[in-house]
Amino acid sequence: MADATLRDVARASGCSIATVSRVLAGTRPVGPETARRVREAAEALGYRPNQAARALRSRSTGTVGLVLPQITNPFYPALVRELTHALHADGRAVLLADCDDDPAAEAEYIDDLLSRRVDALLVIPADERRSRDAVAAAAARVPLVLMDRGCGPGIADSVAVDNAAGMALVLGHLAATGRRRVCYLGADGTASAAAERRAAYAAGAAVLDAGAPGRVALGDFSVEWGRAAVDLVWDARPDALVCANDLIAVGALQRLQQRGADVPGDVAVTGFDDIPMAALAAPGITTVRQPVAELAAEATQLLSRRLAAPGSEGPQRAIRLAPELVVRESSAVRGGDGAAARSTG
Amino acid sequence: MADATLRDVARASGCSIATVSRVLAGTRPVGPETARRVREAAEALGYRPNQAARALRSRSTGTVGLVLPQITNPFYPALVRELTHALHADGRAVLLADCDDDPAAEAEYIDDLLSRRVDALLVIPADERRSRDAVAAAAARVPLVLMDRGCGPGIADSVAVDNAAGMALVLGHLAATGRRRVCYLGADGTASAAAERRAAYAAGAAVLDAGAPGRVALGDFSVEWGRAAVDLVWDARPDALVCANDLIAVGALQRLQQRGADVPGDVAVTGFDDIPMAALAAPGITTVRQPVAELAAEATQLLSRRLAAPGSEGPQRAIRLAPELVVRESSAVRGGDGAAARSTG
DNA sequence: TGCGTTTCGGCAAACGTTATCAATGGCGGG
DNA sequence: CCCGCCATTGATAACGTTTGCCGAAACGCA
Repeated sequence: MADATLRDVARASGCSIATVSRVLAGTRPVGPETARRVREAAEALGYRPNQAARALRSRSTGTVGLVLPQITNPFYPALVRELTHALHADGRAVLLADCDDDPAAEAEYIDDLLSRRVDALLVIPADERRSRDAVAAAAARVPLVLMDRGCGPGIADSVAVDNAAGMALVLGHLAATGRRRVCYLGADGTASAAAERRAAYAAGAAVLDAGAPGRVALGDFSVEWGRAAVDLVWDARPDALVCANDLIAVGALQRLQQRGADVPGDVAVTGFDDIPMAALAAPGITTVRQPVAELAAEATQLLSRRLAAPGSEGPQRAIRLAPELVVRESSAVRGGDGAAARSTG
Repeated sequence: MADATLRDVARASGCSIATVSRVLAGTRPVGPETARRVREAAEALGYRPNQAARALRSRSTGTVGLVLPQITNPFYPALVRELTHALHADGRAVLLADCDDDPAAEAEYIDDLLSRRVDALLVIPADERRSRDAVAAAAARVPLVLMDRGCGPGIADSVAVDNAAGMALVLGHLAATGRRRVCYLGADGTASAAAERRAAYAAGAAVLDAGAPGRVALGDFSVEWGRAAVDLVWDARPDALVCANDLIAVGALQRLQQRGADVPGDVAVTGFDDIPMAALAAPGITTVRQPVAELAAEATQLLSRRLAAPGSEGPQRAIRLAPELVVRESSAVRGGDGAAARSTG
């Protein structure tokens, strides 16, 4: 049995296609009796509007493309979850593309999504520089919101956590709990998260410990780098390691424990993002929690606004949301009981 | 500048819409000179076919719906990654729906995806029983492949890991390394993964330790349950805890360490799935690695086959792939050096 | 009763593509 | 030299929806 169409419903309810369409879409008032008949017929036939036809006619697919660099990066699943929920709540569906950290693949996916006539795009760019052209071209065609990482200035609306504020929280916490010899295990990419956290650390560390700047080691956002980086700063005898994200922190923690260092007794460790693993490490890792649900809400709101306006009206917006410090055992006060301040499922 | 259409390309190349369509789709031979002109014009105008129109006309959207219970479950991101890559390689796009473990939401999403005219569905059912109706109804309309968890017999094609084989690998390994008092920390749901692993453990444990069956504690697939479950089987003085998945194993490991037990010295711990966290726990958790890429490949192949055939031809297939045992420190031989057999990024 | 105004319903034209059918021209076989 | 066939190409009808426009009926008011 083929799908029921407006035609079928019209025939069954004894009125015209146009009327059926109006009843179901509610675009224009329709007589109560007719409306009832139409609704009954639609129900009886199990009518489901054909979104392809609707898209063709109304030039809107009700679909948003979500392009991300690596779904296996443990920070993204939570973000994807919130984004899909927020978009579905708006009646939109999500086309997912994972570009495997490859800007070329990313460009291809963006192209494909555009050809599929997505109403808008949410992009977490794979590379600050090399993603730029494709993203800019796409932004010229549909509303586009950059998330998490930037992509050069003036490209599109963007939503991200306030990395500087987060880093300040960490440094403040460490200073308040008596840590004095802080080192930074960061990432050296041009990605905005890497750059901003790096800069914020530099700024904050100067204040914290003006005379003796903590050592800084830069690599990438991985557990392996976290392990390796510990050795690079070891000679500085740090009493705290500030890591640019939780993966680095996990690696650092492992290496510290291998070396027989006591965490947090000898050295505190902090991360960034609050991925699930941060809560589950032993000791739990103090970190900066990104307001994932709020980030998603802001992003979808931004999209809705652009979609509501006819042209790409209004100035570009760069939204930064304040993160929250989550204190766990890895930065407990020396001699303290080390109980988790909070724990996450 | 609006998107170029076939009309525009036709006008620019001085031939008819039909010819342009034929050149670009390659459906029928076309003169070499005309073809060249058409291709040049298309290139010059930046023509991209409108997939909505194509879908309307050809009754195929080139789109596959992927419905999963919880993207934040750390086992799924890797699967999603492989699935999207495999499908994109086939020229299909992926509509993602995360139903948050709620069968009602799942049914709604499936409905929405069908109304969006997905060519096929990939579903990881949220609940063995309560997902059944919606899945069966969907399977009657489009090719549908169940993944990871079953959904009652005879509903649709399915692809999953061979849970029994995996559990047998674990039990064999534990037996070979001298573990004698094994306990099972499992999940009691009707989900096939839970049921099959439970059954396989029961079968294997009977052989392993006929006289004194290991204790069994059943809860859900969570870290919290893993922590709690340890206390329930503690009195049995186990020298090995077989966990139904890695999350349980992580929780168990934490609780064991809290209790001061030496892992693997006093008690071995094993998991299932090989999520990233299993490799990163300290000690690394011995587990059963699901062949994620192969699962994805089989699933997409199954879909392609169904999509190629006109009706839903051919018998239903239930594919089970053999998993691989990954031995890490958590089950090292007592007195052994405890080095990881392998480690994962 | 006549007329402006509202309300409701239908007709038909798009949207951009694919697929069917007919028309054109060239060419070889009879 | 004519007929018919193949190779190309063009015109055109769908696909299922939304929507502008128009007619008809109903209603309010003087």
